[in-house]
Amino acid sequence: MTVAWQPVRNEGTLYSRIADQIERLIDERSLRPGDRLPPERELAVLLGVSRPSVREAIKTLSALGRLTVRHGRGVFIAPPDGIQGMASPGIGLRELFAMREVLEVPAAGWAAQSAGKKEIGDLLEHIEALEATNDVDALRRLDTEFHLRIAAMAGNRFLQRTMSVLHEMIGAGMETTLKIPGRLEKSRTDHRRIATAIVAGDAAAARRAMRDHIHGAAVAAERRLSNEGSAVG
Amino acid sequence: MTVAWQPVRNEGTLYSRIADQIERLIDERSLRPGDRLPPERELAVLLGVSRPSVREAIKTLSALGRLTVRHGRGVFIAPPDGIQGMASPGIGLRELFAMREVLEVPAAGWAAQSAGKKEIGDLLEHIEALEATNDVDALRRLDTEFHLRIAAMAGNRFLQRTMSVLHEMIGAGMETTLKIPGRLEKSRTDHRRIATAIVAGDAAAARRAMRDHIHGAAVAAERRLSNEGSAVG
DNA sequence: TCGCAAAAGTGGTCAGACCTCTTGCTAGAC
DNA sequence: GTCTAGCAAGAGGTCTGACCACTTTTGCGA
Repeated sequence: MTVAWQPVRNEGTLYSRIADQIERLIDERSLRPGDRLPPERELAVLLGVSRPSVREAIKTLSALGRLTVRHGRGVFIAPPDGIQGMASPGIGLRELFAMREVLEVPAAGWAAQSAGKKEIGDLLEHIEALEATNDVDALRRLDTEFHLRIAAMAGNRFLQRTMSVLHEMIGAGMETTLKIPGRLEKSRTDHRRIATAIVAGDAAAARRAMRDHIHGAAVAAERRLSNEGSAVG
Repeated sequence: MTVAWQPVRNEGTLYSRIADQIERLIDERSLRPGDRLPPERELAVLLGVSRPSVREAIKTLSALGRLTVRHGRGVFIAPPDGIQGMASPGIGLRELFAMREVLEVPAAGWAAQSAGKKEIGDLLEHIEALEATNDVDALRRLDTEFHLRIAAMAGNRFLQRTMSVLHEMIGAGMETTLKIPGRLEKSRTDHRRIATAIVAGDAAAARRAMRDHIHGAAVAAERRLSNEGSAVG
C-alpha cells in the first residue's frame, strides 16, 4: 500500500509532529490495525528526520495504546479501542473490572443499609426506565447511571467519585457488551435483583447480587475480547 | 528531599523500566505534583543509563499525562487530574477509613497471591526500617509508603493510584495517630503481621490482618478526634 | 527431505556532539 | 539607583553512527 508519508516541517517539537502524522494516518485509515509501520530507520528517511525522533514519537503513541512495539519484529498499529484496547492508557480491562468489584460490592451493601425512602423510589424508577428501553445507547447510559446511583446511595463521597472516574474509563475504552445475545436480559435480571435487595435493606443479598452481576459482565467482556482479539503486546 | 533513585537493572526493556521507576516514585509520593525531575543528563547518570533511554521513558510518561516537559526549563510532575483531582474538603474521616478498608483489604490479598521474590525482599526491608525508626515524621512517611507498596504489589494500577490519592487526603487532613500511647507498638505488630502473611502467600490471612489494622487505626483516629474535639477534613 | 546454523531484518541502547529555548545575571546607559 | 540589553548557563531537542539483542528467513549440509 502506498501511504502518504511526507517530510515533517512545521512548528512544535519534532517528535510530537511525527506522532501527530502517524496518528493522522491511522485515523484516516491509511494505516489499519495490524499493519506494520516501516522500520524505524526507513521511517526516519521517509520523514526526513533522525531515528531517535521517530523512536520518541513511537514511544508516545505506544503509551497511548495506538501502536504496539515488538522487539525484533516491528511496530504495529494497535487494534482499535474496542473492548480489546486499554480502557485508559495503561490500565487493562481486567484491572478495571477487579476494581469495580472491590468498589461496587461494598457500595451495594452500604446502599442497602442506609437507603432512604426517596432514594428507594428513585432507584425503582430507574429500574423501570432500564426495562422499558431498548435503544442501546440509552441503555448504556442508564446502566452507568444505575451503578453511580448506588454509589451515591452508599454515602461515601470518595467512593462515589472514584467510581465515577472508573465508569468513565470503562465507557471510554470499551464497547458495550449489551449487544451480546442474552447479555441484555441477564443484565436486566441482575439489576432488578440488586435493586430488590437494596430496597429490602438486605445488605448481604445486595453484595451477592452485585458481585454476581459484575462477574457476569467481566466474563462477557473477556469472552467478547477473545473472540475479537488479536494479540496485543 | 532525597529521592531513592537507584540503578535500573532487571528484565524488560530499559526505557519501560525507567518509566516504571519514575511512576513508582510519583505514586509513592517521593515525587509530588509540580516537582521538577533531575535534568535528563543527570538522571541518566543517576540511573546508570544513557540519555536516549531516559528520554524515551519520559516520552512515555508524558503521553500518559504523568509528566510535563517544558523546553529549556525541565521535566515536571504533572498536576493531578481525574482520579487524582478528587482531593477535596468535606470528606470525613469515617468515609476515608471505610474506603481504606474497601481498597486495602483486597489489595493485601492480591499482593499475597502475586508477590515476587524481589518485592518480598523489599517489603521485609521496609518492615525493618519501620521497626528501626523512632522519628515520628519518618514513621509516618514509612507507614504511608508501606501501604502504597502493598497496593503496588497488588498489580492493579487503578487501585494503586486511588490509594495514593486516598493516603494523601488522609495525611493532609489528619495528624498522625502514632503519638497515641501504645498505638505505635500496635501499628508495628500489625504491619509485621500483614507482611508475614503476604510473604507466606496467605491471601486470607493478609486480608484479615489488613482489616484488623485499618479497624484499629480508624478507632484510634476517632478516639483522638473526639478527645481533642477538632474537626477533621 | 529435514534440521540447524548463519544471515538478514528490526527494535534496543549507547556515546557524544550541536541546536534552541528559558532564565538569571551583569554591565552599561540613563 | 534603576532600567535594559545582552551574554552565559542550564535544560530540553535533534542528529549521527555505532553496536547489541531478538525474530524470522534462508540455505547448506547431513
